[in-house]
Amino acid sequence: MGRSPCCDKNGVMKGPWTPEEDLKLTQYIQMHGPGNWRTLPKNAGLQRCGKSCRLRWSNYLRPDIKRGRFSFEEEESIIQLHSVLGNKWSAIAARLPGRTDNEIKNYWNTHIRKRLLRMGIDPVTHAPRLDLLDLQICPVICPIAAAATVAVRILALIQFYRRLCLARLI
DNA sequence: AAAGCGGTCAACCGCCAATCA
DNA sequence: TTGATTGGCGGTTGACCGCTT
Repeated sequence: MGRSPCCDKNGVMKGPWTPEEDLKLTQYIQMHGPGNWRTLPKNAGLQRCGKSCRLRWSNYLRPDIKRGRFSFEEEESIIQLHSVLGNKWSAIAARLPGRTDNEIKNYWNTHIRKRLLRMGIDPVTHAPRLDLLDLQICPVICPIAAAATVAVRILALIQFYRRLCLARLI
């Protein structure tokens, strides 16, 4: 016998949450706290899996969640933390108040990862892809990055890229 | 005007570690 | 000690939207 499913699949709603469901979940948690996620849907009158409720609450409905675009400082923090922690999104989120692991993961995969690739930085190892970095490590254009160790070079490239962004050259 | 395409992001899935009985 | 249960995590999916052709 395998592990029992987290919820009875019959009669359990899936897909996007409705405003009514959001309201029910929010009101229930504000009154009782989450308690046991498995029993919460029944108690709150929701036809949802407990897992789905927990995800909806922690990723979207929690009152301390900061919505909207990531600032450049946040983006820089994510890059630096990712270079140390790797794909430990929850650990990264714990260091960015108001941001969820899901949000950071999405932002990484859709924005930062591609940006690093464009910069010639491997998004997994954070090491410069030297085969692609002829322009970036050119001593004339970026003398610090050209001379430094790998770690310092990454930081230098981030600073270099920041200046380019500020100058609207990218 | 509409079909195709790529980007975005909310939500789901499956796995694992911690906890409980 | 062990098997069941629960919560949490990272990876992936798919619906939606805007842009291009």
